[in-house]
Amino acid sequence: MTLTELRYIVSLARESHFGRAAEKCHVAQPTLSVAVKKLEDSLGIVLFERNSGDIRLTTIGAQVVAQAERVLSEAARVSEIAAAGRDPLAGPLRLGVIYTIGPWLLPALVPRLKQRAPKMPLIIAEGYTEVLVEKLKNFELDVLVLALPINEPGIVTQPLYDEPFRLLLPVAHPWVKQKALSTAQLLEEPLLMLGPGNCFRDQVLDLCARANHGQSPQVLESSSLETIRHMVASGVGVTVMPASSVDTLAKNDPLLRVRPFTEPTPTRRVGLVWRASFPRHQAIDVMRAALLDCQLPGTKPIR
Amino acid sequence: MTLTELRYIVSLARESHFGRAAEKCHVAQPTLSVAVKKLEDSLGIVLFERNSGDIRLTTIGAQVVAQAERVLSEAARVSEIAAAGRDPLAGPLRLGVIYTIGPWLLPALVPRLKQRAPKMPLIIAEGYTEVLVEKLKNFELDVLVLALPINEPGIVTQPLYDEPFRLLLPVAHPWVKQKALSTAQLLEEPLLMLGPGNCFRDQVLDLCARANHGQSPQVLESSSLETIRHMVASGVGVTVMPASSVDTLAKNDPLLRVRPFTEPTPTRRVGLVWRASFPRHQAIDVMRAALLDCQLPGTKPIR
DNA sequence: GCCAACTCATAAAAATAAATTATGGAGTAA
DNA sequence: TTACTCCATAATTTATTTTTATGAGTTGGC
Repeated sequence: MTLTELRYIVSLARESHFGRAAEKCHVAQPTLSVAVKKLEDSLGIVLFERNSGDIRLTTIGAQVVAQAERVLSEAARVSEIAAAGRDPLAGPLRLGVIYTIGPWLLPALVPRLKQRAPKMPLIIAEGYTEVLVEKLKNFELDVLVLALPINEPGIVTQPLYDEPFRLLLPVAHPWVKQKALSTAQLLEEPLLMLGPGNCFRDQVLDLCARANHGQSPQVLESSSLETIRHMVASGVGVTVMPASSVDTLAKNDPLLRVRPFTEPTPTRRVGLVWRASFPRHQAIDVMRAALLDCQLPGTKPIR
Repeated sequence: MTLTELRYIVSLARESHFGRAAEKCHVAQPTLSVAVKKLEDSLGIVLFERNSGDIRLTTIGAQVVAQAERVLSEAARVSEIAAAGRDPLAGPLRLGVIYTIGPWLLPALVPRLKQRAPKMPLIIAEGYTEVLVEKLKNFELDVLVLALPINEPGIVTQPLYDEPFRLLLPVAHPWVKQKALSTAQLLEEPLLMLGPGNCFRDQVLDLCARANHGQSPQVLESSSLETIRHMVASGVGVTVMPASSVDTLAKNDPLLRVRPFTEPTPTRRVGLVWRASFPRHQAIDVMRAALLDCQLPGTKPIR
């Protein structure tokens, strides 16, 4: 049984005439004759009684044709679903963002994306890089925004912007008097850091190690950048933060001061990440455009 | 889009593995690969994300597969309906019988048929030969029982039994003393007859004309054999009746007597009639067997 | 009653489509 | 690296569908 055969018998039942039915199906009359007979043979029943000049459905034929119409209408729904899904900017997009970007990026990103792709609802997850990448590979997420580099087979990345690191100091700290600070100084003060798993923590630790021949700073751990900020404000220590999280905020905070690093400014490269096989390229394009449009403070877009 | 392609994507969605899915479909793996890609192309969407060692439905693919399952289950219903209808002894059979046979035949026929084909409900119509044949040609009836011959293109007949005519007389009639009567005598008495349209009327008229060089009898018309019987009983006249309608009945009626005709006994040949294209031959066979089984009084089965 | 028109079935040939085998590239696990 | 798995592709074969050509059986007009 084929959909074509079903279309033929439905048409024949409508027209009661092989010639006209064939015409409606855009085929020659013998095509219909042969196909109907083939279907009858394969079903083991006679669907149409053929009298000279008169074609009628048998009792059982009428039932089969009615069911055939049901099949065809369900098949038509397949095409409708496909047509509706043809727009890559329709249907949900599952976005993952790391903890040290999400809180500052998403408030800017979401409205911009809603404007560019109103039929594409965002499903957002925040998490550690490792967890997000795992979910990406498991098809639980479609796109990630995180710090590069990511090296996984089948995973594609595209840089979005470079984001310099800043030193966040209590207002009364002696370093506040300096215009810029070097990474070597990081060993001199208790350094507030995120817990393990955050890529930003690793980047800062790496930074210290590089600047100080492998020596580690005195570390105080905390669970979020927000908490760390409060702790810095209360004078517990200093910390390194991504520019976007402090460049606007800290100006309005009387207890905090932000200072840049001396050249070469330590930086993280933030990028877009997706499976190479993810088919909605246009959704990725729109996402990138919306992200670049955000222009988070201190960040330098790439290209 | 073909049912085969839909089967393939459903299988692939189930197995998440081209090789296994192909195996379940009893085809080689490239068959499935090519078919899935062809369907994706024709729908204009990607149904499956292919990552090395990992196949997943896209969002839209999941919707398409769900709908494909619906199509396939509806298609399976077509085969089920066909299978149920494969038995020619299932499903209603529309039977037409002429007025001068029905009342005596049907009480015997219906239970016999119910026994031989319990899944074949009878839909019965009584009528004039001409009307019944018209309904047969219009596919409103499937089989007829009537007096032969019938000559219509596309219509097939088969004789069932010969039925002699009888004279029905009031008990006090002088002819009652005779063992048998000749057709020539029919002109001598007022003859009760059915109205126009009944083939039996035509047969009796024909009989008289033949026996009397075209002379017509004195005719009294009535609407049914039943009425005529009562009129004969009341002494209005005599009548000719088919054997089956009088051979048992009249013996118990004190007001009536039945007499045969002298040789050659006038007779009607009763037969089964159907469209040559009617496909349920077995239903016809069962019908014939049941009819011959009835053995109406006075009738002589053919072969 | 004959002829033309019509309708459907059949056969042979052509065009498509579907399947198979063979092969290759990419990733993966030992 | 090496063998292995998995899917895609290509070439070929096989099946299926469709077409054109034709014929048999009816029908309806003249």
